[in-house]
Amino acid sequence: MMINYKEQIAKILVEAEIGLSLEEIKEIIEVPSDSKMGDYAFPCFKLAKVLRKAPPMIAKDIAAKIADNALFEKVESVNAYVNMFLSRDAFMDHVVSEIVKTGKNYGRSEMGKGKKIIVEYSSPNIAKPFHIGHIRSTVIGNAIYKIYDCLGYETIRINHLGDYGTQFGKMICAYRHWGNKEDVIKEPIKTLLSYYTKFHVEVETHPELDDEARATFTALEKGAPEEVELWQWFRDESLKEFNRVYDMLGITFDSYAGESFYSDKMPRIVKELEEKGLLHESQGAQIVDLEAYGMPPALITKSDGSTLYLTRDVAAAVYRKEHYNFDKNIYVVASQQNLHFQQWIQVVELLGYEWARDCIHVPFGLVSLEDGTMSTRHGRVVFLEDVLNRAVEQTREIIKEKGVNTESLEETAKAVGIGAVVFQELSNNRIKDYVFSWNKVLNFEGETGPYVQYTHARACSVLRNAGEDLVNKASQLDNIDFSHVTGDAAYNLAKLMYEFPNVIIDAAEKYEPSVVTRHLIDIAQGFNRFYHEEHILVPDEAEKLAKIALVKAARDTIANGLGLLGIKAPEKM
RNA sequence: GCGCGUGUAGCUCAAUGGAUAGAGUAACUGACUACGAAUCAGCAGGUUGGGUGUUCGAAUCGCCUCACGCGCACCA
Repeated sequence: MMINYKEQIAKILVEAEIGLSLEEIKEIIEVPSDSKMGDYAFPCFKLAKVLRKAPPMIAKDIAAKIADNALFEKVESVNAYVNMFLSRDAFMDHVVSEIVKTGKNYGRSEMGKGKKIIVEYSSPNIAKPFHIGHIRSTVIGNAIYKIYDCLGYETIRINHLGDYGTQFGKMICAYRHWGNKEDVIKEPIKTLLSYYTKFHVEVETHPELDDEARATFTALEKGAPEEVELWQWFRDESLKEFNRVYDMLGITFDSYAGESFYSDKMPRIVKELEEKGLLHESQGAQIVDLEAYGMPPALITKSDGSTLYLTRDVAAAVYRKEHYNFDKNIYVVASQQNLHFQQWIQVVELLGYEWARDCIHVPFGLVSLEDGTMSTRHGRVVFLEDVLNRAVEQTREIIKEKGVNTESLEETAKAVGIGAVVFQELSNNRIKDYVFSWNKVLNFEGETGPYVQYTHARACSVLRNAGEDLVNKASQLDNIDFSHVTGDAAYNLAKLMYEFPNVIIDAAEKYEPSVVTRHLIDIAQGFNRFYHEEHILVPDEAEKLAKIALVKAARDTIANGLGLLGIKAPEKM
């Protein structure tokens, strides 16, 4: 088990009788902004009131009390801060050994054991193209799944396909008016999309088309054979195309139960709402009044009696609780739907289900194009598959130019090209909007996926050059003298790797994969700095072994981190 | 109009209420006769949109205000 240094320091401070509890002290201990000031710091401002003494005096006293503890190399007080420097030899020995021992499992934990978590993500609308906007939910959701999985949670991945609603009435109508079977078979989604677009043009001059579409959807909902057959066909063809992209991204799901799956589970909810006296009639529709919660009413059924999106989400949540008995039910869905989620989760709470707040909306910002918001309807879209293909193509060219890894060119080009796109997507806080840019997505220098993958490949290369025997010897950890790797660069790298497991937990609590992404960049930077500052494969064997152990630890940590993001870590690139 | 969100270096973004607000990128400079230059180092770049309050201490919390984005009843 890795030592919890913060906890150790807190215990030392408790023993020093500074007048605070262990928990209080742990809250206050921090990592200084600049590592020159120490590894850990204890600001004494809060103690000033209790002790009625100037903070710098308190800091000085505390520093004197704990300075001779073996954990520290040095303790000094700077103004109101007690700055603590860990003993480097012991730290390097402990941390690097621990990582080398756990290897591919470094960062894993059992904290989620016995808990079940649902992640709903991707959820594209069928018969519509999978465009660059869909990458967000898909890739963020996948990373959140992997992060929770890594923490020992049992996970269920759901692709809540948008496979229902009046839009399919429109689609079927459009197909009947202008459709051609052969065209659809040849290029399903692009063809269906063109029909859909045409529908929206035609409806401007023929408003009766809307009524026809509504009637068609009602027929579909009632199970009319011809409508159902067409719908099923559109659905199958769309999934085939989506799966091509999921394969490229290495993403799979446990369930594709989409909106249509819940169509027969809604009457029960409507009835339950009615029985609990929550349903009111308003302008012909059935609503749940949410004014007391500062929200507009939740529409449960339309005036024609058919149901809505919101009703389906309530039904889906109830179904999932009964079917999976989740501890957390996470929805990775665009921030545009914030209000929608607040509304339906409130409705679930009003139904009296105490698990309502275990349903968590994880929102993310909007992707737009340089010439405006993406619009499938107006044909203003960038296809995700095209983006991935271009990234792979560019990577292929770069690899050929460098000539480092020609034996598995295709595989590597895919890993790096697609990795670049995914990494880019996961590097900012998910709530931020952004404008899609080819330049940015095809840039492989600086804080990018290829940079981290390159660092990994470089570490692999060093280990290859070291030779299998020495790497094995280092992995045994027998009598390795870690005093050879206590330089600033090596020490800084080890500190970053030490934080890795905490970073994963932090990312899980915040539902924020970018926390992992950012930390991976830091580790890669730390490694590259070390690489440049120190010669690794030196003649002296003792020194060489310690350095090989450090490199191996870095290699494994980076590989594990990339794995959490759903990105491959090739050994050569 | 109301609600939610965002605003930090030229650009893209970081920063558990703590020390001198950090990276990348673009511009410029330097390092491949050490293990991979998709790398590293240096230089420069800031009134954290504006105002005000709380606090020993605010990019961070409260209030006001401005700009932008999203949402606000029969689409999802």
